[in-house]
Amino acid sequence: MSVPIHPDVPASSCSGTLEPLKVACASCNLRELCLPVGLNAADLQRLDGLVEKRRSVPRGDHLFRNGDRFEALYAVRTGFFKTCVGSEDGRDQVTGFQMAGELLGLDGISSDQHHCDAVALEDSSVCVIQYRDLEELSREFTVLQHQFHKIMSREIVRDHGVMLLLGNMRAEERLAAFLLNLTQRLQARGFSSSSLVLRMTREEIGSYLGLKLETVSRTFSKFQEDGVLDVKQRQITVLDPQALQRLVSNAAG
Amino acid sequence: MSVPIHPDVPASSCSGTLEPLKVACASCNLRELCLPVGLNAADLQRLDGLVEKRRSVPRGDHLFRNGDRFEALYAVRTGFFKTCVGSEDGRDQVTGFQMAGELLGLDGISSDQHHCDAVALEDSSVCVIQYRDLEELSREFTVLQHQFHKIMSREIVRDHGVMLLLGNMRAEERLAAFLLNLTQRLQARGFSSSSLVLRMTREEIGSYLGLKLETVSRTFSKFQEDGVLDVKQRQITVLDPQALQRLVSNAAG
DNA sequence: CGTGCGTTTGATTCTTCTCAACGTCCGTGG
DNA sequence: CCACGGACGTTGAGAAGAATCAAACGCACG
Repeated sequence: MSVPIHPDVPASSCSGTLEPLKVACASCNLRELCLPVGLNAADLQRLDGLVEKRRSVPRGDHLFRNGDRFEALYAVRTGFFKTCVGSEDGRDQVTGFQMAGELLGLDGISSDQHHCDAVALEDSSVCVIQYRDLEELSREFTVLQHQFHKIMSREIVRDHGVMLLLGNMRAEERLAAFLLNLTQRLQARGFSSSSLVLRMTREEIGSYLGLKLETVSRTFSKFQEDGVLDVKQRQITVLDPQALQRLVSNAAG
Repeated sequence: MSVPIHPDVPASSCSGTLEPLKVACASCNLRELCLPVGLNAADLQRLDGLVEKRRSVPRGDHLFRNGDRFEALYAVRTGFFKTCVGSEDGRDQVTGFQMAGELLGLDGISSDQHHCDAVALEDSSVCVIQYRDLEELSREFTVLQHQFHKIMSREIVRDHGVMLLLGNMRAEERLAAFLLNLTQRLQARGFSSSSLVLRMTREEIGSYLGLKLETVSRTFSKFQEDGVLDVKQRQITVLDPQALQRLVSNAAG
């Protein structure tokens, strides 16, 4: 998404679809952001049994689709995804953007099939975690059980935040909140908090924020006029983060 | 919410705040809607140890507040709740309405404190489930573990549906979707699917749907003019459920 | 019987959507 | 190497939807 400060994240090492290669969680530099948060070295070794393989997903490909049988969760290792749910008439709503260390597929547990599409927005790779295995291991492994529950709960809290955004905020406030959220997550991954390259189109941003693509474009232009952002297509530089923060804090005020 | 067809649900039997009384899940007629879904009689006995007490919550009272330490989940036994998250400036967003058999408090797991307010919209009672106990029991009790994961996942899927509603639908479509969802849930609990009494104000409906209360009121009036609903204050009769269904299916079309 | 909250309805304003045209970037093939 | 095409992005003008402001009504409760 920007200039990596943690250069040891493999940028793109795979080209096939399935890799039986084991990748040790203990040596993965995403361990502080991913499922293993809070696990010590001994715990991490036990966790490694969970991740049986990696899968690489080229840009534009689906990791899974609405209706697919649910079997596994996916931890993003490299790359960037969107998830979207479709309405009966064909239009859809982007429900989230996922980056390294974030978990995909939690929606599938509810009825053994996925309820959204997950699409790679750039060439990506994920760790495949068989859900049965996770259930089994978390039964005898308290820390993992709790961590998994936390991740699901965090997703619920995040969704509630999006509802607040969609229900109460105006276009400028929504885009400001979106950009602040992105930069914070990038920063947690060692990237610059002021410079980012958007991996999604204006339409995808609009779908996520409940806006039309023209409104997203106009709002970017306004932020540029106001000196809050520098916008060169998808290359965004945040010039005045506090202005964005003010917009979010004063939302619906 | 309407005429009960399952009259053995205790209507309102408690007045104190805490009741050490045990209520057997096995004999609770909500067991098909609540945490015990899919458990057999033997399983149910083991589950009973979980629910240590009931708590009654008078109309208007908080079950928990944003920031409260998280310790327990709550299964609605009787009554009706809303949950809402607050923005930094004081305005808030209703994130859901919960009725008998539904679980409250899942948001708290993520960081050991609640991230929303839960308020009773009528005199209510809940079963208190200590989260530590649930964690422990679900470790040795596969069916419960899976059922709990399903409930969390279902909440995530529900939230995504609300995002779709807030992001893509117009006022009429939102209210139609809201009413259909309510009547379906009431029907599952043995109430009439065409007649209901709203427990929440126009403002609370509006907050949930991302609309102002005047817009909610106007939309109710329009549905009445169109012969889709009969609206007498909070007493709603659905005259043409298919018209509501059409609005939802054609959403954003 | 009055008071107050919740609701309805109307007039107006504001934001965002819609429709349309044009511009830019980038990969492809001549 | 350049021309072309297509996807993506920007900008403008007008329309539609919902918000806002304001007033009056009804019902429940004390």
